[in-house]
Amino acid sequence: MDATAPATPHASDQGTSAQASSAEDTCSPYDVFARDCPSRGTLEHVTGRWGSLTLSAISDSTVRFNELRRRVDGVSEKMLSQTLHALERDGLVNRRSQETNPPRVDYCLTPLGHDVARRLRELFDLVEGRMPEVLAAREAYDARGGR
Amino acid sequence: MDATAPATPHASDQGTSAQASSAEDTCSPYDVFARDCPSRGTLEHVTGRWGSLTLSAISDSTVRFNELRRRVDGVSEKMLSQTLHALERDGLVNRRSQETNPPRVDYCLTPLGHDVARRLRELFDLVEGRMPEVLAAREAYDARGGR
DNA sequence: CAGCATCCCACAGGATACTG
DNA sequence: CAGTATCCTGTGGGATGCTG
Repeated sequence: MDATAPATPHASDQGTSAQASSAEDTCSPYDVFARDCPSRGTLEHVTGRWGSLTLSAISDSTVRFNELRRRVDGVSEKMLSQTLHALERDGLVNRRSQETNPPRVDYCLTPLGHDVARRLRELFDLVEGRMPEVLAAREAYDARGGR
Repeated sequence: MDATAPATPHASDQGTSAQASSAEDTCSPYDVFARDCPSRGTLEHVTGRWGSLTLSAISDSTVRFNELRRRVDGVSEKMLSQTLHALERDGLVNRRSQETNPPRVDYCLTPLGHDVARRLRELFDLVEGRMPEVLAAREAYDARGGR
């Protein structure tokens, strides 16, 4: 019942793999472009609507549940909880609860989570910094009636 | 009707901004952590389920619609079309159609799109390369009954 | 405070069919 | 080939209420 190393990364062992992008220099057998590769699921946790913001919000701090809710503006209790569970299961987030009263639970990133969060923040910075370009493009697009 | 520079990036001008993460060194007034900042929408296009894969699949090539569909394994015609429109509107993708018969339409990245795609591929490579860690974490998590 | 359970609905998104 | 249009379902995700 143990399988520290999975037999096959994804069922479609060939023919599905898209292009060279990440397969050429990465020797990893995992490919996010393949529909049924497990990496796709993890990628969706990481890039998901709340996953990316949550990871980046934790960053290198140790933070409690409600503080996190405040940081990630707009997230509901339910979704934050759900998101944290998925990230914890994937080994990106550590959860440490102290059975006190009132209860105190702290979240922080694992080393892997930290690496992921760093990439995410680079992406955020890029998007934020270049929003003027994006908005200009939108107006141009709309101005000519979406063509 | 023109507004090359938007008046205010987001309505909630203060109090909402999460932590320092991207606000401290970025002078950009845009903040993905703010619920109603336009950058949040663009981020979702970029990190969305199909958006991220599509951008990365185009990469530095010029590619046609159906070829793209094949690269992004699992995307439906409808979603790819929809995704491409959103990315084009945000100024990340260029669409050039030649009115021939049969019709030929080519998609490629804008300079901005290329920059974004590069960050995305770094993220993909990281996730793919460390899937063994992720899977091990999952098993450990499941083994102890999700605690 | 930190959450799980429940209800419920809007919308993401798949399948199918049709057009230039 | 490169789409748009329509239909229909699953589920993402908000609101509310309860527990330790």
